[in-house]
Amino acid sequence: MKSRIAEQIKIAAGVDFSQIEIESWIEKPKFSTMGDFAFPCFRLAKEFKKAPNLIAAEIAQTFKLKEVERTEAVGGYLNFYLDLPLYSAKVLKEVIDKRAGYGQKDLGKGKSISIDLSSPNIAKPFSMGHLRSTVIGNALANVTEKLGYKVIRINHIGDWGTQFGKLITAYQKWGSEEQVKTSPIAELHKLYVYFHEQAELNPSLDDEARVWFKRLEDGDEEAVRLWEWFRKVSLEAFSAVYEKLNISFDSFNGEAFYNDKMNDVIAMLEDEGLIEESEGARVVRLDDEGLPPCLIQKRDGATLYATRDLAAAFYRKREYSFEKSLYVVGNEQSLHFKQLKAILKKLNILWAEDLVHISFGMMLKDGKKMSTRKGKIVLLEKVLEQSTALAAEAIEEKNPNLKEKQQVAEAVGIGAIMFHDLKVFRQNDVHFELKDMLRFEGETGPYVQYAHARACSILRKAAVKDSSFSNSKVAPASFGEEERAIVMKISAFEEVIEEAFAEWDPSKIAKYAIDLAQLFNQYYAHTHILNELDEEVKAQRLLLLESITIVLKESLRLLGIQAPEEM
RNA sequence: GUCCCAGUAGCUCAGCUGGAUAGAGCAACGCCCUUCUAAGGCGUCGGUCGGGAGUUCGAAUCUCUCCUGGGACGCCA
Repeated sequence: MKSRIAEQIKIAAGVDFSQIEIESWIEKPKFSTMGDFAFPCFRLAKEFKKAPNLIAAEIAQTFKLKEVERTEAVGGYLNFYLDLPLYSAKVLKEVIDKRAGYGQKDLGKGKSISIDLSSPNIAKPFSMGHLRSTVIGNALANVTEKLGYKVIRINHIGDWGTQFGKLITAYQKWGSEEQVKTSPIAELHKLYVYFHEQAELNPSLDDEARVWFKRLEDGDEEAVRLWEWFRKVSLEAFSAVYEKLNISFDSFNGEAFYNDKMNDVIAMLEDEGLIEESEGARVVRLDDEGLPPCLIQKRDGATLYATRDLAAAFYRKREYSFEKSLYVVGNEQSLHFKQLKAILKKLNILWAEDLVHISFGMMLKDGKKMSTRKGKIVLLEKVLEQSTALAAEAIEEKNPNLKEKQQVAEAVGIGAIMFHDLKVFRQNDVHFELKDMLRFEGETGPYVQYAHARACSILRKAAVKDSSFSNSKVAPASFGEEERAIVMKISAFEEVIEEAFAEWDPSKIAKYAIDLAQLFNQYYAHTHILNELDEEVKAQRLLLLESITIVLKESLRLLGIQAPEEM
């Protein structure tokens, strides 16, 4: 619609600006009394050497478009009022016809984007901190797919590194096989924390750990056996969490996967003469990029995170020939990714620019970073359990006859947690506040789910009494201001998806879902639908409701959240 | 010390590719279940947009500077 208005403005005003440029200036007025779209004429003032309000009035004179009922020039703005029935019919028909496909595009047809997300460290429990990467990455993946890209979800498991040296050391000193078998994650975490406590008193433990990791890299039998065991039990525990979150991956190739691919990278760096000795270690200097040197190999020859990530970047390019390679990783690692790209650039890799670090703020507790080492973490599983239990309570209280109570409780409880993490701009730090996460009222996931369920419920009842409502030929002549806001919101869906994609920002979708849910709640709170006597008007309202359910459900799906039809 | 991110209502956040009267939610207080699930709706209260300077017809939004908080800065990931 915007583009059609822009086209007409261009003709009416006779300006040099491109249609696309004009379109980008068109905005949504702050208040609905000011129309459905507005064009600020201030920028044209210089061009025409005329006051903006005169320009607006002049364009209004010649502007003509079927869907635009009238225009109004106010204070330098040209406001457009759409022909609501005509426009509504067009929008709603599109939603009903396309259903879940509404808002879909083929922008990325034939192209693929790989997304590195979640990537928990083995031997550490899945904490609230990992949730952000998982949930943000998954939502971005869904949005990217919606726009036609092939998406590869990669869970770059942290299954290698010095931490395993620490874990092996700790296990051999203080661990018990039995305890690890009964509750693996908790026990491994306990050992990890204990190791750090002891290492503070006795730094030689760190040396022991380094030796163990080197032995692991060299294929020591005992080290490998323990590593494999730790890895296996950890992955099993993680997959239970992913199942709850309803998130799946295309690849679990973690850091260890690149063990045999690092020599090539190191050789490449050597060939280009980029590697230097420094304090016994081998580094790539990045002074000309204004970055500190990047460590490639430790004094003992063992590799580092950066080495493995370089190998991974090459592997992914070969394997997936990505157009973009996203890393959904906390912003505390931004230096690492800058170094990664800088090294690739030094190697004259053209696609270095296609690596994108989708950074996000951290989960803070009492204003501070949560530390795995000190055991100050909150387990995601515990939070999910609590929130599901609370949802179950709410169902018992509010809708005790509901079928499939358990499924709905999970959808609502887990949806609440996921939504809480998604609705805020990713770059912001999140303050861990359990009572906020477990809230089901206000701007929350359950609020959106509830609106969806209510609309579904009305449609369900209508279908029993009258099955002709979904006749999409109905032209909504009865629509007024109440419906206008909803139709406009629905029609903005595609734009919101594109914005979320362009800015890698799923919170746009979450906010959109809240807005639409809010509009619907306001609407049906004082507009009768089933009791409407005029059958035609009733059918038009039902049509609107059906469109709302489709768009709400699809919004939630993009966020990775379920939309129960009853709750 | 250097670099990165952030600072908007008591709290959590929108708004930031400059534009019309700075918006929600939570908390507090007051209304609304004999019409479609009250996980809801309506209303009241609440703001020097961290401070200062600059650019502009016009700044929460752009530039500079200072302040505050968080993070990163070689053998962790």
